[in-house]
Amino acid sequence: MSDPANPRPTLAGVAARAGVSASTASLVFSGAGPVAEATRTRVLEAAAALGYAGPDPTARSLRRGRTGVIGVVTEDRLGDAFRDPINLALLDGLGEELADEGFGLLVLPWAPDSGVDLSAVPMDAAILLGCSADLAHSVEVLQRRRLPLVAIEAPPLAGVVAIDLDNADATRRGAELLRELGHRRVALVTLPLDLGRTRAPLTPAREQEATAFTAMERIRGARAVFPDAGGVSAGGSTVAEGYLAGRALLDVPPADRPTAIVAQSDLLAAGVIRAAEELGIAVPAELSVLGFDGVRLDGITPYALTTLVQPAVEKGRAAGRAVREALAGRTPVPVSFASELRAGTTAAPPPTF
Amino acid sequence: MSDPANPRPTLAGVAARAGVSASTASLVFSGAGPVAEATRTRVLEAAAALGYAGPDPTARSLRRGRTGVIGVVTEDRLGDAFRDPINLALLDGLGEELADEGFGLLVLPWAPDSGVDLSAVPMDAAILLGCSADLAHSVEVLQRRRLPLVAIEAPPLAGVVAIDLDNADATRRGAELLRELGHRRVALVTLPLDLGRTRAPLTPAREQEATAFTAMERIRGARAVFPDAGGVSAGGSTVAEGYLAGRALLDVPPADRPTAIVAQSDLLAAGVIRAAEELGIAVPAELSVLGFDGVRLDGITPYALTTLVQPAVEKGRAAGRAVREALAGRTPVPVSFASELRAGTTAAPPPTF
DNA sequence: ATCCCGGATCGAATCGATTCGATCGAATCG
DNA sequence: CGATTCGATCGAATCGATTCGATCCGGGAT
Repeated sequence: MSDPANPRPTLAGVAARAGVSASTASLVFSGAGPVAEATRTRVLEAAAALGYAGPDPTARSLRRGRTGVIGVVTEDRLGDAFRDPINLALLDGLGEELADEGFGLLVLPWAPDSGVDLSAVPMDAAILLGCSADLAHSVEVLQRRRLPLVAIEAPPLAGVVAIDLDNADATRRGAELLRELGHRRVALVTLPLDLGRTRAPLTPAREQEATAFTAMERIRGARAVFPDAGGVSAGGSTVAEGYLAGRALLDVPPADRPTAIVAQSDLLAAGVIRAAEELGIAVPAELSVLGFDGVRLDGITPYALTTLVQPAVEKGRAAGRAVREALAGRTPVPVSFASELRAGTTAAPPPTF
Repeated sequence: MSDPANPRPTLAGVAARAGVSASTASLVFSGAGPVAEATRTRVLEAAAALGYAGPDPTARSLRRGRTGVIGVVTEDRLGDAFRDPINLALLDGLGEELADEGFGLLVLPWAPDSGVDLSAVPMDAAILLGCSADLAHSVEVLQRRRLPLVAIEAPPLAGVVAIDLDNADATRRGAELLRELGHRRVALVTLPLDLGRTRAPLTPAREQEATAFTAMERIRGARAVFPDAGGVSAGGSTVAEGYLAGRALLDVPPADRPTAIVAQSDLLAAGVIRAAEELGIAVPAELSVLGFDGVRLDGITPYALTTLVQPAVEKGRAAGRAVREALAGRTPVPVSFASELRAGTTAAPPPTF
């Protein structure tokens, strides 16, 4: 890589060879300021001759105080973060507003003990994606660095621009639909409650200690309608986890079985449905299933899921825009998005006894 | 953001306040070199008092010549790149070797006219992911920057470490299975042939101009067994695209219909199967379908796909390792992976007339 | 002929750290 | 007791650009 005989050319070298000062050469590459056509050509020729690839991004970043990199902090493993289509939609939105504008997106799978040290990552701003309360410490570090911070569905944090979703209210409306249909025994399948991602029945103690904001908000919404609803927490937002949760809730004597399940993501809902099918429980005749997200399940389940459709791409765009606003020195306004209940074919009145 | 009355603290400021030189303060944060316990404490206290978040990553990068960022260049839109589970598996592998080691992954959705200027992105190395020949120019830019380059399944490029897959040979083995089963009329559903992602029948002209390496290699492998095989190119690796391709190939008079379809990804295969189901064509009795990748389809299709399983996570790990080798000053060895034919339930002898 | 203006260029300061070699005092060794 | 060594600290150079203010020069206005 590093060849002593042939060091990497620098702006200074190019300038020397072109017979101009470094400042003038800089102007040629940055485009700022007037440069005579002849000079410009001479500099570019010198650059070509030396194999100069343009100003060093790192040096430029230091001087300009901008790296062009936006961090996206998630609490999942790298691949898992994008395994749920809802996050892909969000990424699409971010891409439109940031990647297309020349910003690079730096994915930072954060964990309490992971190798990533958020204080040492070169970036201009950070987007916190589905982050739990555990991240609070890291938020402080980032704030000390004076980085603009945008959080997507996080507990309110001072100085962090919030991009929110009506998680509680939307779930409440979904639950109300179920109640109006006549359901009384409803169970929840929640997203992971904390970084441990424990797959286990909900208990007051576990809910007390939960750190995942979105999961708790959605639980809150469901309880507004069904105060006593129990359920289980899944180990992630996947069909497989939904299936496991479904088995746990449905493989019981029919009298104990819920007549409806409120799942906190469409993938979980799809897994629940699969569990029901396997146990010979008809959906929606014997079991209603409510999802969340409104992603295209694209054949993962033959049903049209009754679900709460959230504007995920919009959410991503809003986050991207907020970042750009902040970088432009303006104060971004927090945005709240609303989900819409989409009546599918997986909710119906409970079976009559 | 920038508060004139309260400028962001620097190492120099901390050092001054602690009554030591900047060099000593630097040692405290970098851990290199011996520092007396009392001094260390004093510096850390000063840092805390000033709200210093640690050495500025940009300045550190300039001085050290390392940013800790690895670019991952794809030719897809941000979200699309990760919509195919095969890439997620790859990401998992990359994550293990890079993210877990403290490197950040910078996703760069490259397109000829996109905002991303690869010459201006701060990074230590780049991984080229499923890149077509169109990227050649950008590769030059990156090489001028003397960045270590690792390409996953790309045409051989001088100075670029290749992580390869037996695309042609694997497809050939899959095709041979079909021939042994008795198939003679076989059609292909390929990945996009170029950046245009045109959805259209394969023609010699289009294949001539194709720039997508993997797609062409797999076509080559199929043609080794079925020299006259025609087919269509899809607009992406998705179930929806596979469905469209399937309709195009299958919605014809039975006599013209292929008895087997070689799809270049599992998602495409799943789409083909869906099209077949919809047209009342039984799989595998009336139509055999071969996939590629061996990803968990998790209920996207009820069949166990007959497919070529590629070690995707391993591929990612190898690429990550290659990057680390290169950054350590060693010369990474190119790696070639082999796919394995997995007999599923979607390939059978052709219908007898 | 004088004055002024603006385009082109340059010098020097700066961004915020890291690191090499030098210095200095105290402890160890023969 | 002098020489040596080691640990702790510091000064200065460096990484590679950007940018502000100053300078120089030719041409149009007066």
